[in-house]
Amino acid sequence: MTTDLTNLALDNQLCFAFYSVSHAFNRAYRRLLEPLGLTYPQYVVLLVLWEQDELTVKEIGERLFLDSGTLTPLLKRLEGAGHIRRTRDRKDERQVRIHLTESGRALRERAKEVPFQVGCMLGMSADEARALTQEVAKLRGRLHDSASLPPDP
Amino acid sequence: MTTDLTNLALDNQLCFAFYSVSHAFNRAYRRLLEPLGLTYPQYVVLLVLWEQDELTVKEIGERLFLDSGTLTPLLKRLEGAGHIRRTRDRKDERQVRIHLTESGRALRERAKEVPFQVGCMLGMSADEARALTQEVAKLRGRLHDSASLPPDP
DNA sequence: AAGAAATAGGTTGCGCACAATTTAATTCGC
DNA sequence: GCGAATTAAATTGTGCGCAACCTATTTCTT
Repeated sequence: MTTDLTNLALDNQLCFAFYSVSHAFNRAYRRLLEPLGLTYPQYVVLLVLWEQDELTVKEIGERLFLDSGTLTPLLKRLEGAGHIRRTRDRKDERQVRIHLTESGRALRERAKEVPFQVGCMLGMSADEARALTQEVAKLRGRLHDSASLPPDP
Repeated sequence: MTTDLTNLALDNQLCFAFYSVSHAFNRAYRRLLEPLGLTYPQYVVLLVLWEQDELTVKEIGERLFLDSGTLTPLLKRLEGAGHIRRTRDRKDERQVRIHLTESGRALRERAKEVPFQVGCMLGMSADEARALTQEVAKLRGRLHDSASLPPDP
């Protein structure tokens, strides 16, 4: 009884903790990224491209768990800012390949202090951060799995 | 050197883990709340009101870390759906008090299975969930503290 | 008591996030 | 080889989340 209610409240609390901490992260990054004219989602797209250029929209979406409805307008804004170019793949005209411009590559240098500054706000060791990251990623995986199942497993 | 770069990547990874897991939670709740005609943010506002009715917009915002720019339109939608009423406080006309309607109170019953169903997706014990919730909340607190400081502490 | 400062809530504008749908290109089945 | 099914991206519409700004009310100062 009491235990059940407590557990039920807990599931809500856990979700809310992630909901609110992701907003807190977003606000923290906003201040750091504003001088670069980037939002956090734009920044993570660039992180992906800095690691591997010439990806398709779909490949970026798979890495970030985002779909074209989110990425297409975001990528158009990054193109408008001059950081990337979007070109149809000549081999498969359905695909759009994203590649960095000189300006996009140059941003990497200007952004290299950002993770360090965020790291200062975390108040935890690298090992703790590593462990927490893994635990959260595992949880995300389970949620994705549940989402791909029929309504009531 | 290598250690530094690894740590820098880690801070990004931790933030991204929260960013993506909160989307995953959002999608999970969306399916459960859709029959009730609620979004997750609307649901958490109702959770707060089910706990304590007659709160002001500001008090709701303090509990959820949201401001009036987010809450005002959301509350208007909840009012449009008939779940709450918004009335100016007669003692202090600046404040707007939110109170549940009969429909809003009745929703609580219909929503009572939701946390349990989410709990099933978590794949962790109540103790693990409790510990994780606390750790994430502590991190959120530190981020809020950092945010209220001057640019470079 | 009168003006200044603070406070609560609302408004505007922008950028996600995502469901649902559409369009165009490619691949599959026969 | 040709129509059907599949796939990639774009489009449309809704709802946050927040900064910046505005309005109305209350409180502070003197």
